[in-house]
Amino acid sequence: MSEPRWLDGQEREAWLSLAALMFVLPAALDSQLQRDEDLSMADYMVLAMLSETGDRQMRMSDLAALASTSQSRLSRIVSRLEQKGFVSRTMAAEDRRAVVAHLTDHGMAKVEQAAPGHVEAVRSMVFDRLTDEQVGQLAEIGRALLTDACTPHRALPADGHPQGTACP
Amino acid sequence: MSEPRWLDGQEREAWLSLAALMFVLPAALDSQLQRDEDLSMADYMVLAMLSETGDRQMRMSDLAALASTSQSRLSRIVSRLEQKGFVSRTMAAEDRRAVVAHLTDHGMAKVEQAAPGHVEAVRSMVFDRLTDEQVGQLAEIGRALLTDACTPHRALPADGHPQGTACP
DNA sequence: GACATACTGTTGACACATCAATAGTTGCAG
DNA sequence: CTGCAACTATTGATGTGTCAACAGTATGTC
Repeated sequence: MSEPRWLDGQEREAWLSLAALMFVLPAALDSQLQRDEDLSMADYMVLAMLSETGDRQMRMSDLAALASTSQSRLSRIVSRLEQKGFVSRTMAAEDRRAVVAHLTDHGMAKVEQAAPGHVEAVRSMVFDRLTDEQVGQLAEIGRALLTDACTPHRALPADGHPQGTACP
Repeated sequence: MSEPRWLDGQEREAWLSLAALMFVLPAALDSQLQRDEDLSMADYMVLAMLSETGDRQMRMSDLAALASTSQSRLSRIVSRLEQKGFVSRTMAAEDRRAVVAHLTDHGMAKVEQAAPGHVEAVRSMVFDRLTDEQVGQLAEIGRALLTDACTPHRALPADGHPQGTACP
């Protein structure tokens, strides 16, 4: 293996910041939701995604992709949400492999109750600290990093995606 | 509670991207390190931080802050790393409460072995997708979000930091 | 139409993180 | 110098995520 291309000074600083963010932000948001609403960030994402569909329901696999989680993780999340009465599961009519998760009224009420505190947390931790211009830059950077994010980091021949990632 | 300030269109898009990133990036990096080196991202961060000090050693509390983890999490991480022979723990001479983690030669060799693959992964997932200008913007945004990141999201009276977060 | 292949969702076993409680230590206030 | 508050690190209990294996279903090919 040849000598890798190391990170230069600016890349290094950007990376240290991004890495720290990936540790701190989820922890802080999880903490707020857990404390105030007894939900994890992932739970909230799933409920929020469901609440924004027209008919409050979605196939598990689509939901997993939208919430950027593995199918296995989503399955456990939905199980918990189902136990709490926020979501119900039914089999899909057109494809008997598929399962459709449906947001109950109770679940809808829960999202609406949780949303203000969560949004306020996001605001105080992120957007209150950025200029409008930076918000635009961040959106653009996010788009760049997420488009085709599932290209393997190195071309490993005949090595498909390790089942379960959010990569279709 | 008054009606919260919701996110506008651009904030919303930026947030959805950032949230997706916070799910996907750590998972992908963890996956690479786990597969190739049997290390978690947090393990690697701790080893890397230690390797960059002058004397390869640091107090647990300082290490926790630098790696952006809770003390409790760090304690378990260092336990695992110690079991594998990458790190050793000794009591601090000047403060008998404190513990100093020390990177062993074996641990140093491990970081040096793991670094190229990890850096390559970071490169392919992040920096290869950004322009130089965007890298600068990202560094700036990271700085803005991390400075004083421990200010509570809302002023809760007499409600100290819930022990264990990376907030001094 | 029968077989091979790919897809969907779930689960058992395991690894890991978090929370709260703890023991030991320091340092300051009176 | 004594007692109280704050700090440091660890740990038991619990909840959650990950990986690999699995059963059931769809799709395409001959």
